Amino acid sequence: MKSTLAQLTVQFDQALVAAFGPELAGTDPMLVPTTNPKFGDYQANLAMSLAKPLKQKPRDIATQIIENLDVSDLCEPPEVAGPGFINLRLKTQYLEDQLRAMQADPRLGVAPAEQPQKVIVDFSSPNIAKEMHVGHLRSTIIGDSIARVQEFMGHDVLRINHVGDWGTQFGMLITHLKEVCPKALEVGSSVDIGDLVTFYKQAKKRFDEDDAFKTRSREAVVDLQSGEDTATKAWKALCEQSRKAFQTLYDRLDIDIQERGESFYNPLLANVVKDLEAQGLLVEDQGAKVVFVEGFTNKDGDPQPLIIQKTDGGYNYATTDLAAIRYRIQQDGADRVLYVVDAGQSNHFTQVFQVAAKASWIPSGIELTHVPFGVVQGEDGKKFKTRAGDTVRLKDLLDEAVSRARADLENRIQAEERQETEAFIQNAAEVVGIGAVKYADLSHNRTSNYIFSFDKMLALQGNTAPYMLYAYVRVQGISRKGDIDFDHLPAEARIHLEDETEFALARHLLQLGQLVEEVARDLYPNYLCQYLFELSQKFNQFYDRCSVLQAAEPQRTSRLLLCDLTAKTIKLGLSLLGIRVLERM
RNA sequence: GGGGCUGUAGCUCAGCAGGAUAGAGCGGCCGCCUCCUAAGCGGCAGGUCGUGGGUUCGAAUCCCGCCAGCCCCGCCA
Repeated sequence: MKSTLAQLTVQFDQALVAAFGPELAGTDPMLVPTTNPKFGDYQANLAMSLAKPLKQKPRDIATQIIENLDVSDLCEPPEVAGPGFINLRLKTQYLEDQLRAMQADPRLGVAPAEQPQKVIVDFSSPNIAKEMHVGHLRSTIIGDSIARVQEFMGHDVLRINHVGDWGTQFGMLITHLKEVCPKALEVGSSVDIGDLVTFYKQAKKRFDEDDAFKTRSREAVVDLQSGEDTATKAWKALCEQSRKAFQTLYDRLDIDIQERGESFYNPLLANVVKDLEAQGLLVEDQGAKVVFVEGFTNKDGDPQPLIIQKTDGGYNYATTDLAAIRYRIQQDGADRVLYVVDAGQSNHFTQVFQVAAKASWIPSGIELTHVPFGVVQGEDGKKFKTRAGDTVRLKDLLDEAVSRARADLENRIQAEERQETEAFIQNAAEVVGIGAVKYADLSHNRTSNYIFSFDKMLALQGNTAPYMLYAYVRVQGISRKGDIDFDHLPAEARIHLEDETEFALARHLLQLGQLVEEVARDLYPNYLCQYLFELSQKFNQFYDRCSVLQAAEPQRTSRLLLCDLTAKTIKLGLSLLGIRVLERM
């Protein structure tokens, strides 16, 4: 299924050459969907921009293009409008053919990438020994969606969880563990360390208040770094405990991710330093080994360094990130590495990428991209906290979304005097609640800060997960009511567009391929949300105006096909966002 | 001091590889269920696109200055 845009582009190219000569070959026809349905389906904006080079009036240029343009298979006769827009209206027959092709395609007409790449998506990245909290929400949800889109496009995707499993904070944790829970260090032990947040706070309290504890903690850091047995066991026990807690949340969120934490790169750090030194990039400054980066100055206006090795010989996260870049390119064979990390780290990534580039560690054609996102704020516009002022745990956040979804559902069931099983209610509340949290996040442009509101995300109307799910459920309702098996409609059945709302719905459905490609390229899941919202709106308008089951044949079957195609599109779209659908709600 | 992000309707936000009268949802007001779930649909009201310049046939969108908010910047990650 060749995209409409691609076909039109070819025709415009030929028309330009025929009208104005071969030097115009390859000119961008500036084809975009129209801003208003009354202008048709697509508009070409190039005539205005050609006015100066061709020294002619834009409308005259547009007329000459049209005279040489052969799009009669696809479009009604093109029209020149306004200052020189060329408006194209797709033929009904063409739309119907495209819909048929889309129906027959399990990918719904979305072409896979021509050149599949190895894509690494680095996301989520919680810290060991700390609980996942609202701060991990966006990276986890956005990262998963980006990975899903890349996978759908046919890329070989490696989802990496760059967990914080190394660093000086482990000194106090190990020391505290050894003292309060020595059993955890025994062979084959599977002792539950308990609530890790409490554990972390206790350790931190002792570290801040008890000098002897602080000294033992510093020694434990050295032990850990040198591979000493007890310290290593304690570290592993802590990691294992965290891992279990993380996995529970990933399972609930339906997220697949592979752990490869900071400690993984420890054996590679010395070589990073060595290679930077060999290339003469490393400079000793105030006892630390640094690389000076361009485009940044410190408060005194002097060049700013990126610390590679600390005065005490230790490494920090810039070093780890550099080692990770080398490993991902050399060992994993990555073509594209996407770092789904908050916008606050943009300086860090700019600097690290700059150093890697200077060291020639990034072969041409390899793309390293920081995919930034804004912070989650409460409805007061400040950092999102509980009423008591604590960090919001991810588990609590999900629980609350689900319990609110459940309350809404139970009210509705009661109002409608329906009878539903506990299993039905439980499942529907979970899908709606989790879906709402994900959708609310993904539907905002990720670069802005995001104001978190349970009320808004769970609202039954507007650009929310429940609205999308409801549109899907409506289609399933038709199939139940009419005892329709969408997979076994007559093979020769076709969609015939008649009502205005059918045309609007069909045109929107056919934009899917173009849209998904944009999301895969630009990494903005909110484009997809916007698409699905508009699709659901157009479906609801159609549903409101056109009865399906009561229509006479062949209109009835045509409308059933349109419903089914809409539902499949919503399901696919939501799946790329990591959101499940329901048959009833 | 440097770097980054953000500023669009009362609120929450789209739109920003320039394009025809700036969009949506919520909230407000007015309509629509003998009919597939009204968790829906239609309509009305509401905007100096922070601000001042510039580029352009055309700027919310690109460039520069300014204002406001948030974030990051040498031995934490």
